[in-house]
Amino acid sequence: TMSRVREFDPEQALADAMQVFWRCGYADTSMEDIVSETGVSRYGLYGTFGNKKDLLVAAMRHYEKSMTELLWSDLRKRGAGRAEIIEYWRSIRKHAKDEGFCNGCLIVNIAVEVAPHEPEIAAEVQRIDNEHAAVFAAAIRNGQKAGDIPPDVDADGAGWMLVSLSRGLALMVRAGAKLADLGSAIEAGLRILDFPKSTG
Amino acid sequence: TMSRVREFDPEQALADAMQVFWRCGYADTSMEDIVSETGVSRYGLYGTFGNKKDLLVAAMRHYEKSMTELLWSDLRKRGAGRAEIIEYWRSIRKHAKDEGFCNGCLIVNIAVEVAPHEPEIAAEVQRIDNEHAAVFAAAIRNGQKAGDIPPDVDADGAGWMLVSLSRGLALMVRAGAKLADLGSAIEAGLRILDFPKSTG
DNA sequence: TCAGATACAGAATGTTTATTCTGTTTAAAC
DNA sequence: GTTTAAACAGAATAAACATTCTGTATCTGA
Repeated sequence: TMSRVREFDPEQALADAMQVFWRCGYADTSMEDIVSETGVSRYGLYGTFGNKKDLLVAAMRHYEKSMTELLWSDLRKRGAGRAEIIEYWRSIRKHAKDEGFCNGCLIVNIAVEVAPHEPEIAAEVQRIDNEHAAVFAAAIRNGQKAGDIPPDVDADGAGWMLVSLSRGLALMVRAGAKLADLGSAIEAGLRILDFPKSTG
Repeated sequence: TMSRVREFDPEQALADAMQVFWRCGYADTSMEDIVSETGVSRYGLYGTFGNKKDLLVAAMRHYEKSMTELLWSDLRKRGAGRAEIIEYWRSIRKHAKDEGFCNGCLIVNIAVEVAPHEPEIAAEVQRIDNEHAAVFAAAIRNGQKAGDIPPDVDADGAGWMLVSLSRGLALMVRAGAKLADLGSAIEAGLRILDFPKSTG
């Protein structure tokens, strides 16, 4: 028998919980905060998601999924190249004012706060970093094949540089910087894709 | 009358406390941890440094001072240019295995964990970011004047890019990456200082 | 030597918090 | 309608922790 039916939507609850972790971090988020933000009882949270750490991992997965859809879908397509890299950064700047973006990047925040004590979460963070670097590197290689990125650029190094730039910007935004003020840093980073002007 | 004399060295205690905050962050460091790591009693800590937050601020100042001496002294000299920028990054890589460097950067860690709820600390972080970007930008302008950095580079943008790169790398190191594996990212970032090879 | 101020060790306090428990409500199955 | 498994609200539990308090030890100054 199915008995009493659940009153909340687990997907929505997870999305709400993710927002709290994103905004407040792990230690400064109490289960009580999540109860009041989601409207779900302790019983519902523990029964559905396990304990606080399990809920964090679920929130990270949810974050990654939604961000991939929002920002990475074109860049991950087979054959993505120079245009898709540039479009990615344009898209970042376009979404800079969306809800939550002033909190930086959930993965970055958790990497700093939790990863050093939790090998499982450190592994998750490294997996994501590696994947992002590989996506950039693949697009750079495609651009080199297509002839619109200089062939002497080290695709892997440039990929890691772009990931690092992204992480660094997220960090500074969380500390209160405005991404609009950091646009010139993105321009500078993207110079690596450009052919030199002739040095008349 | 001067009465009983203090048994610990405040400078050493601060250095030890800084190491704990660097390694464990703010929330995961208890005053008890600091007592056992420094060997100083609660009484001594509270009497000398005030409360936990005050101690954190003191530790951040201590960190900034020692890092400035270790890594930034040449780059901050009037007239520093291309060579000093490159030397800065060489120095970073040289110190990658020093004690503590696997914890990333204390300022970065605190920026993520504490700055969003503590305007005073956010301001401190932004001040440091601004200063570092300005130092890089000044050196780039000097290099352009000296003729060993391309004149069409946006010095401010490139300065922010280099700061962001540094922050991003610190982050990934804290999450467990080896800086040695990220050397190619530094090379890629430094390409912005180079004149193009002739595109025969 | 004595007085007094201050350092020290560790107990005490009060708060916060993750997690579990209890009694009650709900709705599906019979 | 009755049964019953599961959901709910909120109390209870137990641990961690920042900070303060207490009693004792130690050094300076006279």
